[in-house]
Parts: sequence; structure tokens; C-alpha cells
Amino acid sequence: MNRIKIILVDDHQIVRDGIKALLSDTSYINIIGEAKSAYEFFDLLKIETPDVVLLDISLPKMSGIEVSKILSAEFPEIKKLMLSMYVSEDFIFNALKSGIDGYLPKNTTQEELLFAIKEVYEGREYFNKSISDTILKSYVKNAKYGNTVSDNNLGSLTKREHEILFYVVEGLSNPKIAEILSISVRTVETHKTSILRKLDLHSIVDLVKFAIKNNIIEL
Amino acid sequence: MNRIKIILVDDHQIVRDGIKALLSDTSYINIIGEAKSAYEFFDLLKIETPDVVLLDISLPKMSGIEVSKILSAEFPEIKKLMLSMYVSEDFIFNALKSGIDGYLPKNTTQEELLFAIKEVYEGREYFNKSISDTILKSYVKNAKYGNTVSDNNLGSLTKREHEILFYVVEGLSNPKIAEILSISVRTVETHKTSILRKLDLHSIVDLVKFAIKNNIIEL
DNA sequence: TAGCCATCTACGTGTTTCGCGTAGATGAAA
DNA sequence: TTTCATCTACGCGAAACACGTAGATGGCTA
Repeated sequence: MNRIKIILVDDHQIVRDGIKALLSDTSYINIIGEAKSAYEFFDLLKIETPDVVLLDISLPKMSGIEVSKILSAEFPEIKKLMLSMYVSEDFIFNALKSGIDGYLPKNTTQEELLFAIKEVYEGREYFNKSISDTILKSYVKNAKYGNTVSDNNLGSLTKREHEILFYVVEGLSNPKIAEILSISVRTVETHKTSILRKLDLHSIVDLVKFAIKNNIIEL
Repeated sequence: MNRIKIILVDDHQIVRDGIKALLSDTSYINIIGEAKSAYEFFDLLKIETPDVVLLDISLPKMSGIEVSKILSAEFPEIKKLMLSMYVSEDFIFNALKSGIDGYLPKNTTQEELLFAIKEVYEGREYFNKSISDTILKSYVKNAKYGNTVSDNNLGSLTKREHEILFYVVEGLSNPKIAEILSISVRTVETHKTSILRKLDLHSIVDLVKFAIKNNIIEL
């Protein structure tokens, strides 16, 4: 069995150290890199290709869920194991929708973490019991009250539109976004129009609320 | 009267023991569980449903305020009584915003603790005198100096500005707001300018985030 | 009472954004 | 090869924003 190549993405030094300590004496695991932000991670990805990414859900600027979405679209072969302090329904649903392969709370045990890594590495999914309970509970609730699971059309956005969406809800002006992306202001406007249309939203106010609900930005 | 079911959440063994000692010889109180972290507490919540939670404000990882927010959202029927070493304005304001039902300093008496538990159990609020004094003092200070609020500057907004703010973050356009309030669009714009200036914000995106943080709108 | 001040109202001007429509270039898929 | 999605860009009129000014009103107080 080849050693499983892993990249850690978490903004807290202590957490990264903790995970490294948990994994260090396991012969078949090889931590090839770590990043404290989405940007760092994507830079790292240019020179290293991991088998599994351990993703913190709450990262500064771009959330782990956003990272997961992009990975799902661009590098579907990389497995994504999400670590989170939160086990609330919203977080879990959004994480699921972003295409993650597993989800663990941060107070997990070494055994569970190792098991989860092996599971996702071998192409299966792994969800911590409290996570699957939450999912189950939600299904039961929906079945009971006839509610539909909140759905969105984030997946229908293109990579470029995701990028624009992110800058918009960060509060950047159109000219600023145009400058960053080296495109014309008119193009930024066109993308924004497409985003609002695809998400069936009708104002920037709605877009910001949508972004917060879907963990694209943090409050 | 049914016995009031209580869960203690505090990361210090000694504090938990102290509270248990304070409550042990009271017939109508039943401590059904204790947790030393938010995680433990939420795990406990899957098997036990308390009437009242005694929450320490400072917990490792997830603070008591965070716990309170989640409880308010997911289990609004569970009453939340916060215990804190701190009586500073900031803590109190944040605790209030998280939806707690009562707030006590840790050096409270047995009588006061029992009274507070009964009050919140029966659907009322209870704030220790030093807490309400702090709140009162803050209000007086605001009235006196106008805009030196520690937490945010919401208090410095006029009634009209509050009104406009609400409509704006609801996603209404300026002409629509003008129509509703029977004032000119230009006036709406002026108010919006004042709001942004007073709150030290620089875009509608920031304003929406601010409004969500301050419970002006729900997601 | 007179003066001060906060509040609500409104406008001017120039820049930016929005809504709606059109459209060329490119690359991947059928 | 044709088709389709995507990214790019512009025109135009309406709306929104930034920054400034300013009249009317009503409450407080020197």
C-alpha cells in the first residue's frame, strides 16, 4: 500500500500541530503539506497533489466549503475530509452539497480520524455518528412536516462566476474586482447578472444573505 | 410541580461540584447531566432534554455565547441561564444578543441561584443586580454622550434611520422605500448615507452583514 | 425668549452599478 | 464538424452611491 499523501488546511497552528501529532506515528500516512488559508492551499496544489485533503470548515476569507466546491469541480480525484467544530444541520448540508467525502467533528479520536482517512482514500464515504444522526434527524423532520430540503443552484455557477460572487460578497466594488481579475468592469457586471439570474436572486442584499447561508463568507 | 431538569455546562470540575452542592438539597431541582465543553453538552442533548441549562460563558473552543445562540435557534424551549466571572458590558451585551434568559455572576448566593432558576423556568428573565446596573449605566451613558456605545453604534441611529435601515437590508430598492414612507428618493439616499457614516460602514454589503450580526434581520 | 442642536426633509453633480440585450472567441463535447 | 457552455465585452437608460449643501421643525436650555 502506498503511503496516503495528505495536505492539512486549517488556520490554527495548534490544530494543525495536533493533527500532525495524531498522524505522525502512522506508517502509511505522509503529510506532504499544510496551509492556513484557501489561497495558500491552492498555491500548494500547484506543486503537490495529495490523495486526501483535511479541510477545516471555517477558514478566513474563503470557507472550507468553497474550497471543497472548487476541488470537486477541478480535482475530483482528490478526496476531501472535512473537520468542523460545528455539527449543525446547515453546515453539514452545505458540506455535503460541496461534494465532500467525509465529515468529522474536531473532537474526534485518533482511531476515528485514521479510519476516516482510509475510508475516503479507498473511495468510500465516512461520516461521524453525530453527523449521520443529524442528517437522519433532518430527513425525519422533513418527512414529518413535508418540508423540502433547502436547495440552491450554486453548482450551476461557473468557476469564474464563483470567483466574482466571492469578491462581490466581500464588499469589493466592480472596478476593484475588474482590476484584480484584469477584466473590464462591464464583464464583471455581466457575471453578476448571470449569478443573480442563476441563483434566482434579485439584489445584492439577497446575494449577501445567500452567501452567508451557504458559508461562502463568514459574518 | 415537576422537578426542574438541569444540565450544567462548565469546564471546571470545581465549579460544577460547587453548583451541584448548592442545588443538591433542593427537592424540586434535578441535575440530569453535566458537560465540560460545548461538544459534551450537545452530545448530552441527544439523550437528555433539560428545562434549564446553566452555561459558563467561557468554555474551551466554543464559548457559552455560541452555545446559547445555537440553543436559541435549535431548542428555543430550553431556558438558558448564564454564569460568568465577568460583568463587563461587552460580555453582557453579547450574552443578551445570544438570547439568554438570565445572567448571574459566579459569586452568586444559593438563594439567588435558586430564584433565578425558578424565574427562567417559568418563562421570565432574571438578571443579577450588578448586571442590570451595568446595562442601566450603559443606557444612561448613551443618553448622556449620544454615541459612545461600546458594542456598536446602533443606538446612535435615529428612529427614521432605523426604519430605513430595516427596509434596506430587507432588500427593498430606494424608490420602493421612498414610496412606502412617502418621502423622496433623495431623502432615502441621504438617510442611507447617514446610516453608513454613523455605523462606520462603507457598502451595502457591509450593512447587510452588520444587520445580521445585530439581529435586525434573520437569514 | 432667543439660541442651539438634532432630526427629517430635499436637491446638485458626478461616478458607479443595475437590468436588459447583444455578441465575438475559445475550447470541450457530441 | 457542429453544437454548446463559458468567458469576454459593449450600448443604453434607470437606479444607486458619494459628497456636499440646506430649509423646516421641534425640543432643550442659557
